[in-house]
Amino acid sequence: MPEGHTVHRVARHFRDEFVGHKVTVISPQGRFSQGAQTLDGLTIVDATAVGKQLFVTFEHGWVLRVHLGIYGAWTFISRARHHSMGAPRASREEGMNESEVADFPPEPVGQVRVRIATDDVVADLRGPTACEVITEEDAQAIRDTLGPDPLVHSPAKGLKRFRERMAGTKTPVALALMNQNIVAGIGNVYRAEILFRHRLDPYAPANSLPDDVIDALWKDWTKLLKDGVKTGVMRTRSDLTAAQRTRSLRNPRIRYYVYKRQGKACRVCHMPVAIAEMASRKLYYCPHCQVEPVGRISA
DNA sequence: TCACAATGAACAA
DNA sequence: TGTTCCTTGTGAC
Repeated sequence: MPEGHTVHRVARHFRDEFVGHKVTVISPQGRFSQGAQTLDGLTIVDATAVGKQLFVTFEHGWVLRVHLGIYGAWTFISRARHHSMGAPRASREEGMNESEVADFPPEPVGQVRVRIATDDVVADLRGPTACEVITEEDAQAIRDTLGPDPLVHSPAKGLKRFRERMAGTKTPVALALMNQNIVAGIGNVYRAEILFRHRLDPYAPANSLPDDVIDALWKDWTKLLKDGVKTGVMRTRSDLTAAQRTRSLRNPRIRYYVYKRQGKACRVCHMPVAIAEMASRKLYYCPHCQVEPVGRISA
C-alpha cells in the first residue's frame, strides 16, 4: 500500500509521460464511465501529489483526484516497459514478457477503473478508494485541509503546520501520525517505524511531546519520504551498513525495525516486538525501547 | 475453493 | 466504536 512516497512517484511518472499530451480516457470496468467521458480527449497539464492524494490536472480546469486506499494500484505499460505502483502486485510486476508488451496497447486485465493513454503509454488504475473528477477549487480545498507534506511545503511552513496540528490534539501520537489532516503521507508502515526511530511510546498524547521531538519527527519524515520517493522502497533502518542498506531494497525481511515483526527480537534490545490493535489498524512497537520504564497500564 | 489480509478512509451512531 | 467499500494474491483446506 501505497504510502506517500508511492503517490509522489506516480505523480512524477504522470508528469514525465503524460503532461503535455492529449489523452484518451476510458473506464474498462464501467464504474467511472461518466468521469472518463468528461476527460477523454483533453490534454493533461499537471500532476501533483499531496500526501496520499493524487491530483491530475486536465485542461479546462478539470482535476482527476485519485486515492489508492489499501488496495489501489497504478500499472504503467509502455511499448518498452511495464511496472506497477501501489499495493503489492508482485507477480504482475515481474510478469510481462516481450511478446505481451509488443501487443500495444494491451487488453485491460481485471477490474480497471480507468485507463489513461497516450500513443505510447497506458496507465491502468485498479481498486482505488477514490477516483473522481473535481474542479480546481475543490482540489484546493482538499489540499488546504490536509496536513503538511514535506515535498509540497517548505521546511519552515511544513514544520509550523505540523507543530500546530500536533499541539491541537491529545490523541495518541500513533494515531496522530496516521491522521492525514495532521501530517500527510504517513501510513501504517512509516508510522510504526518512525515511532521506533524516536523511541516514542505510541500511546503518548500528541500534545504532550516536547518541541524538539516534534521537530525531529518532521525532519525524519522528510528524510524518509525523500528516500522513499527516490528508491520506491520504505527503508527505515539507520543501523545498517551501506551494503545491507542496498540489500534492503530487494529484501523486505531486513527492511524494518518493527513493522510486521511481532514476536521477533527487537533489532536493538532483542526483546520481543509487540503488536496491538489501534483504531482497527495493527500497531507494531517495542515495549522495552519505546514505552516508559514504569510501563503503561494496558487497557 | 474459499477465507482472509493489506501500506486506507468515509460514514453512521 | 463499528461497518462498509474497493481488488488481488496467498495460504489453508
